[in-house]
Amino acid sequence: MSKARKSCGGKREKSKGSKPVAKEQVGEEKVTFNISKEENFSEWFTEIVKRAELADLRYNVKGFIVFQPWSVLAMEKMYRFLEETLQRKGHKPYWFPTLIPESNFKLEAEHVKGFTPEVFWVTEHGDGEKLSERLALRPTSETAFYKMFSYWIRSYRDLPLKTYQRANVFRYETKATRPFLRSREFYWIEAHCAFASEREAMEQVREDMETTKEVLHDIFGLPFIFFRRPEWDKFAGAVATFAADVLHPDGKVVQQPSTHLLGQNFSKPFNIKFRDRDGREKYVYITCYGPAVSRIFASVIAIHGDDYGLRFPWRIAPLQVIIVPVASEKNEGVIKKALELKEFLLANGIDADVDLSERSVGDKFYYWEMKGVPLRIEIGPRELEQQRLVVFRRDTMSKEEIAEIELLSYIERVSKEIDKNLIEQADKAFENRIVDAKSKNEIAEALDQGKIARCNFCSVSHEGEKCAEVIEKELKARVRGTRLEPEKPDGPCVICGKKASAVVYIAREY
RNA sequence: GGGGCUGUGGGCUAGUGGUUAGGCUUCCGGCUUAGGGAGCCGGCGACCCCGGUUCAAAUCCGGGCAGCCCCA
Repeated sequence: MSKARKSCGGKREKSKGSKPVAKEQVGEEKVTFNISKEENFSEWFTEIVKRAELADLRYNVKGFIVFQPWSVLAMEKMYRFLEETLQRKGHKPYWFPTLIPESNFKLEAEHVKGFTPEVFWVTEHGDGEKLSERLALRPTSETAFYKMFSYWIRSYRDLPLKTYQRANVFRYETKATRPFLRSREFYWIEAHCAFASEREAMEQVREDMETTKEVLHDIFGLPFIFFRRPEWDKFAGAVATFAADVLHPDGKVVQQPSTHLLGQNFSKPFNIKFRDRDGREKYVYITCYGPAVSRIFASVIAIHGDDYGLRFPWRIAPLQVIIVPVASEKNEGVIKKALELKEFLLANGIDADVDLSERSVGDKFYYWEMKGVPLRIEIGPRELEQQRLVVFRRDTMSKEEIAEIELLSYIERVSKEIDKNLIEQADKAFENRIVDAKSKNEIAEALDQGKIARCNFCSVSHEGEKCAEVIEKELKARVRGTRLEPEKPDGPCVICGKKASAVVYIAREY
């Protein structure tokens, strides 16, 4: 804090007189941290997590962190949007056990192979007495859900079965853990669906992608691209994997929700059969979808934050309006008014609070800007007398004065503008971040500029894996996959020079 | 998976073998202040853990735990 204070003290334009200029720009010289988000994203990220009290990283188990109210409140809202959307589309909520017996876990061969290295096992109880069977702390819950699906599904009338749960899952990550982005316990939603045909299952995959757009982009303001992952990078046990990549300011992509066509890969070992209209027994087709809320939150921080701190889209802001009274004790009317305003806003469904702490006014301003509260209301004797309010917008860092009576309509209008603005800024930053590359050098160039390279590639089935390894080794990047509507290559594979059968996207990742 | 760096009050840090472990900040109490990071007075509070070297360890060595950064 002391560093920041030094770096941005003084030189503050004060609005004089009773009528500040509308949309006055303030604070253009100030830097909240001594760390620039653009230049040093990694440190900026770590710093904002601590400074804004998003998570306490001091918990003494590697890869586990304590999520604090400021992130939890936002993530609760994020959960709500995801769950409402899923429920609107026919998913029913479940709560499954955290423990999965090893015998379930082992039923699908590819799945076991993929996840076993990351599983935390529960093997004992009490004072070292062994359990009769090892129990996995769920790393994902296919093998819990599908065990039950085999009981629940008997007839085509039971289909489609659309379920989901919100859950914490555990994965023994061996890569460097990072708060929110990759921790050994994280919070997500997993949706599991069963269908009578592969066509319907594929419909579901498309619906999941649409859900991702509706929630992640339109509400959380995160631009992304869905890729169909190459054969060698599918979810363990999937027929096909589709995953949304979000590009962070440091030029690395992070995999956000993925949706998987599991086909009959699980329904066979788990014996999930139904009697179809034609009287025959058939295996169901399964899909699963997994938006990881705590990781999506990492992207919200990364995409919207700036050098003043966090910025939140209106609908997921932990607090939407902070009221800062400007008053000495003699002006009790101001405090009273501030509290009335808070109640009024709360009654109208707006998350508002009054900062009654004894810190100085300026301190409060900087603090709440760092915390990313979208709107701030300043109220003092002057406003009280004139029945007006000074309102500050975090996204634009601008102030304007409004009549108190128009507060609600103002908020209604401006909250939409804020979201629109944040989404536009995010979309704009994402624009032109995909460039065509005709050679390894051009790919490297694109990657070094923090971009995603698009190029011709021999194959996204297993024959192409060798070329992908070249890219991993030499360019430190990965083949993210192809677009859903496959593009036609217009030249040979950029790596091996053989005939290309796909157009792929290549990016650095965390 | 590899490498580097780092663990000192809640936070940031000074301290290269013997110091009463120092400073800033936060916090607590009090007074004055109040429109963009307020001031004064007083107070509480720390050497990550285990082992070793030594007359003596926050300091040196080994191991563990944890964190950050970079690379694969």
